[in-house]
Amino acid sequence: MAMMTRGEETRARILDTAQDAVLAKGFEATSIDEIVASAEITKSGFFYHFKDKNALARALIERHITVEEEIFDGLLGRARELSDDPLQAALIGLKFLAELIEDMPGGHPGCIVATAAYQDRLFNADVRAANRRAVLGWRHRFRAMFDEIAAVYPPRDGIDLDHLADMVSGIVEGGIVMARAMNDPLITSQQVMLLRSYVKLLFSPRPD
Amino acid sequence: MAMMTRGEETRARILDTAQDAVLAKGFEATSIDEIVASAEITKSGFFYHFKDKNALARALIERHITVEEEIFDGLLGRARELSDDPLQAALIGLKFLAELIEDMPGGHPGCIVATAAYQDRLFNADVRAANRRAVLGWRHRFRAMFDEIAAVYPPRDGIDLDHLADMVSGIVEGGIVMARAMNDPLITSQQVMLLRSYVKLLFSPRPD
DNA sequence: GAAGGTACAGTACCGCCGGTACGGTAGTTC
DNA sequence: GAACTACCGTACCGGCGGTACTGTACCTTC
Repeated sequence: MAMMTRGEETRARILDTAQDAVLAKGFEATSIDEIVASAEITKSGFFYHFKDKNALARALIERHITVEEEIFDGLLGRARELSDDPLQAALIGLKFLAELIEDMPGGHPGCIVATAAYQDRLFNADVRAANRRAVLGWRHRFRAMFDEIAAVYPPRDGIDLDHLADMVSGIVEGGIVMARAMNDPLITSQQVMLLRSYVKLLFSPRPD
Repeated sequence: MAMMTRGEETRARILDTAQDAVLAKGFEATSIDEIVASAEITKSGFFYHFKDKNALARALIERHITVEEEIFDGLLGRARELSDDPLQAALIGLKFLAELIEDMPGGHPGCIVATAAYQDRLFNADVRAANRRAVLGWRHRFRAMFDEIAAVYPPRDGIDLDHLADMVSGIVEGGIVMARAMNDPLITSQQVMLLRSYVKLLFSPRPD
């Protein structure tokens, strides 16, 4: 990280400025000329690092995946330190997630994956594949979490745990859409807390 | 409906062809030239009916709202005929909703509202206002449904019923994002069924 | 039956955007 | 000093959203 070549630094600067613009305005609305101006390079320089806008999208998604994984690792790791019980750890983790989203200034900045999902006809197979890998990563992560819980507390309803794992991502994505549509940044964290309530009811051995 | 002037017919034809294209490829990827060719008019004709692409987006969203309201009215109306109990009626209605989504060829075609939400910097205040009205309509509809249930069965957890009402829309929107990202059209209906499971657990007086 | 509005067709044009092509060059490496 | 990396500069292309203006078939109203 500390030792970057000049090329790597320029590439990182392009990604940084591009990410800010994309999260603020969407991928389509962010022009290459604009990125070029913000990153203080020329158009030639941009196309030297990325062969087209698809390549930029793919790089943004893949960087997003790694950053997000680190955040989730930290979140769930801290939650597990706070309780030996897998259900309690999950409930703490979901609360942390809701707080994380709520504390983001101006609400969750929006998810690049979803942005790509809604414009996937514009993107090529590479971008779509990167997108699928991101969602699959979430599924496996939360599937493992729910497996641990289900080993101790059998779920109250005949639930497919893969579907339940997808629900975490789905609630966040849907919450972002709702928050944007309603211009109310709190909606996303509220939805995560409802998911937490569901997980609690689903796995709790006895109500209250 | 049967008696339309020539202008109304042309306008409806533009909206029909535009909606097909937008749901298939997204709003940005659908060019006016393309709509004009499909609707067999000229560019002048298009701009006679819509002053710009924003006006088209707004008209699409507003038409989408009315069509969707009719569908939901039919769905929930039929569900209520099948059971006097508000909780059972809601569970039947959610099952109907999941089936409706599952039966859509190629999965849910995607929600225009979400498309607009993810590109809202491109749209003007009119479009965003129409978008908010759509989501508010859903909230009020499902809020009324949950109010009826809560009057009979107090919810097991301290839940804000507005948030729960938003969860219906949020689950559907998030499910669409996930279905698109994973290229698995069944995800959306699976997520709706999980929401049904939550509603069941949340309001059921005794487990099982 | 002339006047005026409605509902377009036709043509020409503009600026922005993604992308291509290609030549030049400062700095680094061997 | 040759070769490679990492760009800069300029010119250009086609597609897109949108504007501007003229023309005109059809219908209604007086």
